[in-house]
Amino acid sequence: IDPQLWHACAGSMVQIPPLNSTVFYFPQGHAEHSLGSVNFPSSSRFPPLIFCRVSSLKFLADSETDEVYAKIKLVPIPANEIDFEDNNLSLNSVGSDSESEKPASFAKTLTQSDANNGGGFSVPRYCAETIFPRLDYTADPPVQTVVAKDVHGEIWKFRHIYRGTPRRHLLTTGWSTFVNQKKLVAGDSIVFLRAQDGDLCVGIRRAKKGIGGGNEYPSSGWNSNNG
Amino acid sequence: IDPQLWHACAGSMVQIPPLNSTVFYFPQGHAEHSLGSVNFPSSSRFPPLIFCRVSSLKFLADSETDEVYAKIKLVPIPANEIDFEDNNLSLNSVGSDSESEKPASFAKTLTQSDANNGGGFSVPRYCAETIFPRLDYTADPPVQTVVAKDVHGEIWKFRHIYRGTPRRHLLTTGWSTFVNQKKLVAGDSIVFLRAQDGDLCVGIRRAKKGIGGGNEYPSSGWNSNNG
DNA sequence: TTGTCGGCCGATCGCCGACAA
DNA sequence: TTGTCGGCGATCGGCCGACAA
Repeated sequence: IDPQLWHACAGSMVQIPPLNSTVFYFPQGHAEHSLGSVNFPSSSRFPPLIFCRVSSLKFLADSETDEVYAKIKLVPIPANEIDFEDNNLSLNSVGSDSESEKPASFAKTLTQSDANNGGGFSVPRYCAETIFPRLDYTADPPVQTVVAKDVHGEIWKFRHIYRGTPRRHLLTTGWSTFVNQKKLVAGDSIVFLRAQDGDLCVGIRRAKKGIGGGNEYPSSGWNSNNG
Repeated sequence: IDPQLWHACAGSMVQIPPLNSTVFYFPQGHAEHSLGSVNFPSSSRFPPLIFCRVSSLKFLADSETDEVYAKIKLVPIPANEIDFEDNNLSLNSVGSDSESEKPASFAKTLTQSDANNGGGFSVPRYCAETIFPRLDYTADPPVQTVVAKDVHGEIWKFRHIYRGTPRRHLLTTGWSTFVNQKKLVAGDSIVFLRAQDGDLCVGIRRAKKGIGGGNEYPSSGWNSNNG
């Protein structure tokens, strides 16, 4: 998928080392992130970190959930070939790769009202004014159809209206279909991005589902007396 | 899955040879039924039929479409071991296997009205009276909840009512959910079966989708003048 | 006996401004 | 500026008997 949309969906916390750069690979850390249990051979010594070169890089998105992920192929570097002065060391190059020209994008976490069936989507003013196509404010009310491509290139249409007192931007018709098809719930995020060719793109970022992953809706009883 | 429900779904045209019986295996015929093209080695001679023994038999159903199919394991029999007087030869044994005690079952092809959203299911009288649980006709109107297990063991509930003038049997509440979940369309068939333990089962049989597979809704233009 | 239709009623969808955080 | 709510109008789902094939 488009690397810019990929990065917008992944968020700025996610840094991917450039192609051919040198990185540290931590087998133990990798194993702890995997879902299954990984058994290292206890008989042989296992290095805590391995110097590698990034030999291939693929930006992908899950065909069902739209969640983005990357396939990074690492090739070990023999110890005697390691050059600690190498400018390609990823620690040095992170944040300075050639893709740093970021297109305009905006992410919003869905509120209950956004995710409710039968509701629309409250568009933050900044998003409507800088990401969406320009709205004709002379109309009453100002309305347009916003067209956006998702990570699979699929087209989604939304009715964008500026109404209410006080005035605010809303997505109405088309929004609930999107929410249902993508199975979005309150807490998930939506990403709008204006690509360099002017096309509008839309991506999603699922809320963390693991234990302690969400504190938006704290359960009652935390303040109970039974310490 | 239950062999009786399997046979009811497959239909009476489908005969499965009994375990350990002797059968003819036609490689060429098998290849012609496969979706992909199968290349036989032209260099070596290939026998038109092979004597085999049925060494294993599995009655299965597709987890998504509910369509039934069988896995039949065949072991070739050396020519000198073939006994043409063998009573296990499948040609002789077909239709006389031990499972010939057929439980009460009924199949109906769905009409447009049956498959329509917002409609119910017209239950043929024979099905309602011989397959469904006995209805209390003293009530006005006579109503009951019919519970049926599908090929996966999943439970489905239908409201069975006897009403209208003239009186007829109908499935109402629960029916459209079933149609939508199973993605049934007019032309598909539904199978009701009363198992020996008294449980009611429900299976489906998809309409043939291939070319010329359906002549229920003939396209216009067949009688046109242009030769 | 049963397939299709129109009627009809209730539930849901979804657009709206009011209001307040 | 924007999250939530109640209102309410349009649409849809789905149950019904009439009617006819």
